[in-house]
Amino acid sequence: MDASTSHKRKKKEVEELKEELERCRKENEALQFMVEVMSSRYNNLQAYIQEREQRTEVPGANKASQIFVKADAKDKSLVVKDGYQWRKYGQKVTKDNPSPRAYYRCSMAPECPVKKKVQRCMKDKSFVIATYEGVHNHPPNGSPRQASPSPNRLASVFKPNILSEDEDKTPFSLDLNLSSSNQETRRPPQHVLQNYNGIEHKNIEEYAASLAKDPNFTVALAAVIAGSITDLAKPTRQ
DNA sequence: CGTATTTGACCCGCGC
DNA sequence: GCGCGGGTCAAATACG
Repeated sequence: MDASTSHKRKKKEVEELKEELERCRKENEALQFMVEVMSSRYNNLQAYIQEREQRTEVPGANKASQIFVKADAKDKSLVVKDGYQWRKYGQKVTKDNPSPRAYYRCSMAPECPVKKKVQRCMKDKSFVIATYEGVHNHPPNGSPRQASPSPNRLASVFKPNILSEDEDKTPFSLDLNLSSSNQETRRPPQHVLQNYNGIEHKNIEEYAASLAKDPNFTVALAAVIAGSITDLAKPTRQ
C-alpha cells in the first residue's frame, strides 16, 4: 500500500476517535444532568415528607430529617451553608463512624430550637450527613447566595436549603438547594433536555407521593443517590 | 475586647 | 447497679 492510503486511513481513525470522544462527552453531560435531576427530586420528596408530617402533626412529626451533602473530602470542616447561622456547641467521635460528629444550634434567633448534627459519611468521605431536628421559628437569613426565595411551593416548607460548601470549586458538586438557583450556572445541554422531556413528570410525582408513606424510603434513596454520584464522578472527573 | 470554636467533663438514657 | 455511648455544658482558647 502507498503512503497516501495509509495517511487517509490514519486520518479516518482520528476522525472516528474524535466522534467517539464527542459521544462520550455528551453522554457524560447527560448523566451528570440526570444525577442533578435525581438530587432535585430527592429534595422535593424530602420537602413533601416534611410537609405531610407538619400537617398531620403525628408524634414523629419532629423526627430528624437526614440529608447527604457533597463536600470536599480534603476539607476537614463540616460547614453546610443552608441559609441559617449555626453555632457549634459540641463535637463527639461516635462508635460507628471514625469521623467526628459536630453539633450545631441555630444562632439566628435566641429562641430557635433547631439543632443539627453534621458528620462525614463513613462510606464516602466526600459526603457529609446533616441531620436536622426541629423547625425554625424565624425565616432563613437572606444570605447573598440565596437572597431571593424560591417560587417553589415546597421550598417554603422544607427550611434547610442545603448547598455544597465547595460548589463553585468542584466540577461535579451536588447542589441540593431546593430553590434550584443554578438555572443560570448549570444549564443542561439541549440534547439532554430533549431526552429528559420524554419522562412523564406527573406520574413521577404521584409515584413519589406514594413512596413518601414509607419512612425508610428517604434514607434508602439518599444512599442510592450518594452511591450513584460516587460511581459516576470517579471515572469522569474533568 | 467581643464573639465563635474547641474540648474535656458531665449528664442521662439504655441495655445487661 | 454499672458501664457504655450519645448529647450537652462551659471554661479555655482562638480569632477578627
